[in-house]
Amino acid sequence: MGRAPCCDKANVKKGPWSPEEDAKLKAYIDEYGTGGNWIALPQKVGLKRCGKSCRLRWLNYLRPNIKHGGFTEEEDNIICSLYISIGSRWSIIAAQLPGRTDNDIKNYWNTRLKNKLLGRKRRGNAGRFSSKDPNKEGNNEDSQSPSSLSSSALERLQLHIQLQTLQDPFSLYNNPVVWPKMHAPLLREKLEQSLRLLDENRQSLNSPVQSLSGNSLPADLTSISLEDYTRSLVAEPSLVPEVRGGVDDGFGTSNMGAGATMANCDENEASLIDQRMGELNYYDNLGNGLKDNLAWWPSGDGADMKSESGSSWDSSTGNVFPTDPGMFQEFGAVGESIWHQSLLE
DNA sequence: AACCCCAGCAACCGCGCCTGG
DNA sequence: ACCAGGCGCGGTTGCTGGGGT
Repeated sequence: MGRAPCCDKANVKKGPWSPEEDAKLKAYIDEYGTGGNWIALPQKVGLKRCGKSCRLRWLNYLRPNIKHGGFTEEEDNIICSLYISIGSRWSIIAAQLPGRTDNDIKNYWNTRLKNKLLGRKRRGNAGRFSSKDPNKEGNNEDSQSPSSLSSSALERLQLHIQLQTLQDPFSLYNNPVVWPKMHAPLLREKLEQSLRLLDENRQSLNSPVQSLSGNSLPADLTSISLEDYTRSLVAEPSLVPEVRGGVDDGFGTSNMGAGATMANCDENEASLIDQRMGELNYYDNLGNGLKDNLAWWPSGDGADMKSESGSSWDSSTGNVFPTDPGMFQEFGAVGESIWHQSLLE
């Protein structure tokens, strides 16, 4: 059974809005408000438009104090941080940027910011690529993405690792999830080294854990962290995976060096990472162990994440920080680890 | 000058959630 | 508890202008 249409599709105008339509809608809402019913609004205004279309036009264009274009560096940073933290929840991101609409931010992200951050070359800088050649950039983007990850999930993963690498070139090297096949003793050594650094940093900084946007996290959210996760690995060396077949050079079979970024990976490396997703079940098990201790952890039965809060509001700073590990569940174990790490940053 | 290609953007579409009856 | 209508959101589409060939 199909869904009932919200309006009579045959009798509504579609496409770009004329200045007259804009003026009518604006004048009406300025005087009477929306009346809490967008569906009935077009009739009252005298527009042959769908109520949803009116709502969109008002929210994205006619509403007072709307800013268009000219995103600042600071806004870029906020968008980037929030996208990595909470994903494509544009309305939440827009709420952090007064005067910006979710649609505007979404478009800005998709057309400019994403390419800028992922280091994709724009036309003109490095020559053009003909669409006739399927091997050139822009035509095989999908083929580079591991099939088991959604493009947005992979994108967030890439961005997170890229930003993390910028902040600390060795953080990737120390990430056991990125080095799943590292020889067990070496991995153990690395984990212990991470903990030592963590302790040293904590002593020298003697400051609360910071979120991506630099705000202190609530204590209960810092109680479960990558640190606990790492300590559990060190305490239980048997949990560290055995190297399965092949020549182990201490760095698995990956040819990705320390400090490399996902953005620098070629498609072979991307597919390698894809293959390794399936080899990380033991991390999943660890993750589940942690989940048992977390009342706030969303159920893993595929419940709709959209209904989860996904973030919490800090009324003192007006910022949103990530509280929802489930938002990274689409990454599997890798995503969960990333979420834990984001709490430490 | 003409054509082609692509980035940027506005608008549409459909799904899920919320709320009132 | 259930249903229907409205709302809000995120993904997608399609148009347009500009730059390169």
